[in-house]
Amino acid sequence: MPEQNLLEELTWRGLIHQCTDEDGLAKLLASAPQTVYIGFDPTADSLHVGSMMQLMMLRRFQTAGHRPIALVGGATGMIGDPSGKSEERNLLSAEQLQKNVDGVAAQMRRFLDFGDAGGEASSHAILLNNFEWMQGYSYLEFLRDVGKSFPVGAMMGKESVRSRLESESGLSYTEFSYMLLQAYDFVHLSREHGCLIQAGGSDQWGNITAGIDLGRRMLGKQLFGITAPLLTTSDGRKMGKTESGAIWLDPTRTSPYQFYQYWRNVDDADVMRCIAYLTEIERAEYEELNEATNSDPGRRTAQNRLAEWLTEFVHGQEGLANALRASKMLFGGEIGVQTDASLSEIFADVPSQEVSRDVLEGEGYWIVQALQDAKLANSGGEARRAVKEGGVYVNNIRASDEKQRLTSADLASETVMVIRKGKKNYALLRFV
RNA sequence: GGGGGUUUGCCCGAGUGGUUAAAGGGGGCGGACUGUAAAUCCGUUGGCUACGCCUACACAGGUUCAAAUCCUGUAGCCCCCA
Repeated sequence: MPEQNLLEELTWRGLIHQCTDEDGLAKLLASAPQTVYIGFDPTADSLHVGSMMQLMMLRRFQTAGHRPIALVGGATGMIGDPSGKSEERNLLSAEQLQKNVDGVAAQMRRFLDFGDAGGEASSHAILLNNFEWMQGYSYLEFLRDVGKSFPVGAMMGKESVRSRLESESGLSYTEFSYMLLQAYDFVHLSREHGCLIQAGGSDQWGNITAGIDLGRRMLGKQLFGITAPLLTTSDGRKMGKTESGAIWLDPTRTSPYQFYQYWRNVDDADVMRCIAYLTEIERAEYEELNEATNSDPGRRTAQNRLAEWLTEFVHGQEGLANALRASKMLFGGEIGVQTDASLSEIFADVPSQEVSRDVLEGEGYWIVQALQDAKLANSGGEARRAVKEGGVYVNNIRASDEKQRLTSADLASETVMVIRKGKKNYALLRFV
């Protein structure tokens, strides 16, 4: 029997933005285990934090005893969803798409139980790719089956279409048709898998309701939709993006350390929402953390908890341990004598450059040159300036003399020197 | 096709024939403060083993002891007339 309080939980977490027929949905969820689906766009071979809300949403349903379907849009990804996009998208090649689908699928195992370990089968998650049922669907048939049930008037009314029509970039017929594909997915899943609920971000509302309408027309069945708010910062930007790009779940794209740091630096105004949306931290603790943030924001109790919870969830205990160790070292004091092995573990993310060991001999290795070799400065002038300004550190000890020469006495371990410019820009020099 | 204007450093924007590597602002980068924050304040922002040298104000020439500043041509942008 499914748990009764799923909707209650989603409500306190603020995860319900819009919902069709709330009472009906509540009854449905209470009556028997249901199947819920969310679509994922395979635009890259890794998910980023923008998808985490969706995955956690499915996970919450699964925990409550329902069956989640993660639908990877192999077919719809070939078209491109115009929702929330200001410009026509580039189409992905079939090979690239397959690669992306594979990568994304692997990451989902962190979030959802696909039944690999056995256990009760009714709530095992299913991974599907809509390419399976779309690839053989002929255009003529599709127009007769699906297109027939789509009033253009209603399509034109959708926000995603309207905003694009009004913009300069316009909207191609291909993207205009996207809605039909997603709507049909819902119908297909309800027919083949008994899926009556589609969830998604609030930007999916138009596509979801399109599917509900289509379900009524084609199957005479009532389907349900529920959307979550988008995870944005208090000033309205999407979360999960930094100047240097998205925060990925793939540790080779975004290391556990960077992942951890991202969450640790979340603004006070956003942190509680992140905890509610992205973690499974219980309500009682949530209230405590909220209280701690209000009374003593400087300690960032909530940020630390958020960062630790998510890092451990996504990267495991070991990933978290590494992130914590690196953080302690990078933001701590001096780097004492270390071994190469421990340094390279702690500074796994830090770019390193190799330099011939000979430079340390004789009169030594000029620090201005070292900064350039470490790629922390683009020119000698920039390097000199950085030293003069007191922003350069060797093994976390400030170096303020631009004439300084480095010798083997400055090595932090057998072959490595840690150079830093400013607060957070580290680089390793390996003398070989 | 004719006429006029404009073109400055990462961006915007001042600029007198000679202390102009170029005011001011933004952005970037450092530093202080702080909570690895925000706000604020300070410094810095062409290159060079460097109290000096080199390269720079669309591009190419010219006038001058001296040019971002004057002249000619070329290109980009803007406006007006046909």
